[in-house]
Amino acid sequence: MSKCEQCIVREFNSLKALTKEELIRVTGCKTSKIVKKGEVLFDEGEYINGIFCVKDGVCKVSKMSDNGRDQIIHLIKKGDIIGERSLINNEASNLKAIAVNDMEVCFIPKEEILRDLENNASFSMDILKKMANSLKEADDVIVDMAQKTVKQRLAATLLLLDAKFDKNENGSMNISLSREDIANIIGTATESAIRLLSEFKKKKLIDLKGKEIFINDIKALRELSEGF
Amino acid sequence: MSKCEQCIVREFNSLKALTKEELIRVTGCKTSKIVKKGEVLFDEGEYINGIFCVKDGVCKVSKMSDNGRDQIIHLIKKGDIIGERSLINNEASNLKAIAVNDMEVCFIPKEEILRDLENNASFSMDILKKMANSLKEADDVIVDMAQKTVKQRLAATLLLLDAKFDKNENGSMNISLSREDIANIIGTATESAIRLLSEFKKKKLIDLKGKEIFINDIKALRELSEGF
DNA sequence: CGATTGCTTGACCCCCATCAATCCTCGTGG
DNA sequence: CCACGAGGATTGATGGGGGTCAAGCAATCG
Repeated sequence: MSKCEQCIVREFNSLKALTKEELIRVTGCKTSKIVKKGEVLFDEGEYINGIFCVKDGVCKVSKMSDNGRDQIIHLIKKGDIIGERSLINNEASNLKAIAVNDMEVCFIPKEEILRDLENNASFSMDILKKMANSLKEADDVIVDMAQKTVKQRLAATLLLLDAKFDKNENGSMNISLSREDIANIIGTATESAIRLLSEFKKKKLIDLKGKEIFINDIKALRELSEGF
Repeated sequence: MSKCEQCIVREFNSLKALTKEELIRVTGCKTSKIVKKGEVLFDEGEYINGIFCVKDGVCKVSKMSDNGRDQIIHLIKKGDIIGERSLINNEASNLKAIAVNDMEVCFIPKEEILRDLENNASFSMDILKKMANSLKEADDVIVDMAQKTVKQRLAATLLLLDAKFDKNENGSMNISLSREDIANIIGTATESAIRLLSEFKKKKLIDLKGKEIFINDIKALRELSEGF
């Protein structure tokens, strides 16, 4: 089993605040796991009893709305940690996580993390900072959802994806979301998202080749998302 | 100056986790303040440099969207703490807070809180829990904003206000929001909110007497908010 | 190579944003 | 005490955004 002390991924998240001794203990109690594309990492209502550290791959984190449609709230990628919130307030997860492509994750059981939170102020402070930042981002999303048109939200989402994920060799975004996924991020019907995507393509803001998306005109997209 | 050790309000928020000695120090460095209805407690972009503990009154916390409308994201009331997020990630506030009625608040400077966060694991754990819970609530708001109609959101907001605030003697909700405020909570135009309110009144779900709002039929409102 | 799933486009219609006009309410000054 | 002005509340009219249903097309898979 690979050792946390030597894991590069750790450097990107709060686990970097752990001491060497703590990391060795984590190595001893963690489990690794492969999650195939489309598989459920955890579901709404499930007790996770620990946190996941994503070594590779991407998953979509969503919540079912009363009307029966999934709203995607987060995209989690390599280096991110997920599950810490349910762990902290000791509740079942309010969210569902599904792998967007094949993932490799490590699972660290609750007790170990709670112990570290108690004893390592620097670790808990880092978690605090991460959560404060997530809250700030959530504020932005709420405002966008409440005030922006679907077109603006699509433009903003494309920019966000462009910033968050790497490019393939040909310049397309290295994340394979279905049209439905995209619609579920911006909170609209799949057909609406499709229509707007092809409108953007017609205006040369983006290019579409099957599932691949190329961002051509960041500036225009930014103006669109801000409502010009 | 009143003493934090004897302040009842503290029992409702994370400050209850502080030790007696810490509370005495807080008493020594805190300042009290009266904020009149309509006055700004803090503005977007401002460095707060501490936290506010609300002894009395209510304030609306909002964020300006690109299109120039304020979106109200939180309503903060007696017993709540506000400002901890900007303090934790050491940034200017991304939100604006305006008093909805006359308020009485205590201000505790940053250094004191940071010191307590470092030294009192139970305090920082309590803050963590509060933030984890806020994130969960934010998820719900995002889903509602993205997926629900304006009518559903108004119903949900009325229920939320009903649950969060006390009643007056005559049974109306003890919070005086303008129609514009209500519209800015649910993220719609003022006229739309007004129209829906009078529709609800016609259907006997609520009653309106000037600014006062009476909730008549919780069950019907709940069904409405869930989309029946 | 069917068959299932996802993508795309068209048609239709309702919700809601916007503009405009009026009414109401309340605080201020004459 | 009243007049008046300003801001909020209300109602009407209108047009466009976007949700929904339906049908045709492409692609992926057993």
